[in-house]
Amino acid sequence: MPELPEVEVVRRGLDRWVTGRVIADAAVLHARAVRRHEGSLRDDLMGERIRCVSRRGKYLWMPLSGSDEALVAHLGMSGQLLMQSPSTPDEAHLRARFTFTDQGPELRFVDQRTFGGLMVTPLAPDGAGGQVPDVISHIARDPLDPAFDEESFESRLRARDTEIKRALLDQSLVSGIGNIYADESLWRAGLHGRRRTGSLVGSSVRDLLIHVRAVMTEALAQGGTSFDSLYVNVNGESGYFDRSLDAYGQEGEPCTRCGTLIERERFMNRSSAFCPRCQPIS
DNA sequence: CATAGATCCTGTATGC
DNA sequence: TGCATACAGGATCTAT
Repeated sequence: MPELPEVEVVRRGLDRWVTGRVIADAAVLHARAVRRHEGSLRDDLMGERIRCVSRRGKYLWMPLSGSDEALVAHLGMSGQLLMQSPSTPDEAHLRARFTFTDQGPELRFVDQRTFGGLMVTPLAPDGAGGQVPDVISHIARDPLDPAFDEESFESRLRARDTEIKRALLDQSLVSGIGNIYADESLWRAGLHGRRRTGSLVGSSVRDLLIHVRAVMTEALAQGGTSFDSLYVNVNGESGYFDRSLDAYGQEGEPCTRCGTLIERERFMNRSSAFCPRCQPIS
């Protein structure tokens, strides 16, 4: 389940292996792998040089040299971007293949559950001197983005009438947070996911944001160690899972802070794990 | 307009 | 053993 730290690890690996290379061909092997794209992905990519690899939240994109367009990728639940030798047998869930004019390692998009997708889309100004694909202009900046506006986040969050976890998962408010890091951040902040946004004072929101950044930064540090090989992807994992998760997936385990057993409840068609003592509802 | 819920998908785990 | 069901959840679409 790639969230911001995992996607950033993929971005770094991709940047190292595909930046500057020219796409020779692009083959789409599964219709669902291409989303919201007009025309032929192959026609839009052949002969294009990849300028760099960028990221906002969980989205990756590769600006193309010959136009103001970019190849956009989202890994969804199970997506992987792999660098492989052309002679490596196809993966069972290979959805797209990109070869390069230098005949070096090819880029493969593998996705078991097909929640991920690719597209080529125009770039638009991002309001801070950079560019962002127009299809993700509604995605908010993520907490590790230097241009992230803390004051705006705080006021917009408090203006909402909903539950705090729902707000954390809303990518148009703040991006990059998924179920895992939402649960971990809320546990650290001592906030229940069902706590109403309107009831939070400013200092609570700022404290929560500190925990969001900390948990993501720690995960990134864990995951950043394994991408010096050809195998770019991290399989949606950052190594953080091996280390310490205090809430996510810990149902029935004692809270590492107070010893109370972690509970789980259904929420938004998924699970929320929390400590009933450290994270009171009110 | 803002918010809540349904939906897409398939490998793995569990229950009877 | 075999079949059915639950579960994982990011983004988008639909409903209220």
